Amino acid sequence: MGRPLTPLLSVELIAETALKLIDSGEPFSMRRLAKRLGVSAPALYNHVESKDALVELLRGSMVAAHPVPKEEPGTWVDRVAVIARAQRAAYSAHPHVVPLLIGVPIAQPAVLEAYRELARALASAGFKDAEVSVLLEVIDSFAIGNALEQGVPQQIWVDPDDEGALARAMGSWSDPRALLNEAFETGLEFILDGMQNRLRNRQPGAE
Amino acid sequence: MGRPLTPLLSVELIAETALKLIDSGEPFSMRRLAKRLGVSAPALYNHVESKDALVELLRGSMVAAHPVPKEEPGTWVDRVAVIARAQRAAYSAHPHVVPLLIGVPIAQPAVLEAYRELARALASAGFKDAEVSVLLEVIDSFAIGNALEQGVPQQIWVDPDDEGALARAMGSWSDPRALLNEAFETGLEFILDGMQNRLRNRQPGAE
DNA sequence: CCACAAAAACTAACAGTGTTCATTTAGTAT
DNA sequence: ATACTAAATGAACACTGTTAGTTTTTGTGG
Repeated sequence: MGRPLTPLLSVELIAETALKLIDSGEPFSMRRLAKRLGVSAPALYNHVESKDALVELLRGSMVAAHPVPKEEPGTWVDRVAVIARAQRAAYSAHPHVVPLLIGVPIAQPAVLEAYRELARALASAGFKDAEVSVLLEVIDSFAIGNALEQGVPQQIWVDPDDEGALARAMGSWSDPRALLNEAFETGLEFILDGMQNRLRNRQPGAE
Repeated sequence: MGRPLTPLLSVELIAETALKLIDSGEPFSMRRLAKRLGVSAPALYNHVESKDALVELLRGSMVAAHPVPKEEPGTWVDRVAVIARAQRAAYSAHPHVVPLLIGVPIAQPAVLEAYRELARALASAGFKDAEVSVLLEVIDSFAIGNALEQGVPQQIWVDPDDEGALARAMGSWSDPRALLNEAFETGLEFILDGMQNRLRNRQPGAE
């Protein structure tokens, strides 16, 4: 067949189609993606380094689709909240992608920029360098964990005849999505409050 | 060759060896595990249903190795903290297993029991059913996220010449393990405080 | 004691994975 | 025209989890 008159593929087309395929819930593989594009699998490698590189590209486009807004008037707490919510919005728009992201080193500038913004906001609040990374890790762990549970419903098998607290608790939410939304907002509130308390308890007067 | 005079394998031996193989950081596959056991790959299936079932078995043994202690005198906050720390200790003893666990439905009774204990403690504090599941999800998201970052060092690539807050923050911790420990304790503290505040602000007088 | 089924190992094989190679064809620059 | 590169192809490699069929041994019921 040789090179076609007009290119069949492009990085953008590949990424878009990959996202759709993953969102559909079907298993994701290079061959299945190629089939959906009406093309042979090796053709993808003319445009994309590897499967991991492609997945990392998806992370970039997802994050870019939910950009961190420019710095606005408001406290550093508002700023941290805005960044964390943007990050989460990006992932929960395509939850099935999240499991694929684990283990793939972050290389996308847009993602790095979000972390940089977060670090800046925390530093501006008065946290020392070592604390900034701890708090960053707290937020990141929580956001990733929450996003992951969206992509992989951590179905805890509960006996319907169970009368215990766990069964009652789980039975009280019909929509797991809503539960995870609520959990994110609740956890974020705890983290923000905790950070503020930490500053308050340290510098009641000037240092 | 046929059946050997004395069995070469057992579920326990397979699980132990699998754990060692995974801990070593080498890639984990049924064939590699079989090779380490000096046996052919299909032999494993005489003792284990599938790879996922084996992995789920590992989760069980890990959690069982860090059992939730019997209920002791103390507040519900202490109780929640003890359970959360046990859960985390189980996973961080074998961080490389964590990525393999995602997507495998929880079936191990020991793990279920831990969740049940957590739900009981939260319910005993006075939270309503719907709140219990939210708080449970908050703790779980955070613990899983933290454990995951232990298993897959979420290496954020930072330019060493970077002068920004992110680079300074990351540079201030030499041992990523210590950073994640600190992050866990910090996040747990935030969550515990947050839960207590939630109760306090609601029932200053009896309801 | 002997037949017989179950258990536990094996080799061979299937379907699927990410990826590389050599080949063909089309467009572009010298 | 002559190179060179880009973009497609089918064939193939080295894996993966898993199943099937075969062999041998063990334990058990008659």
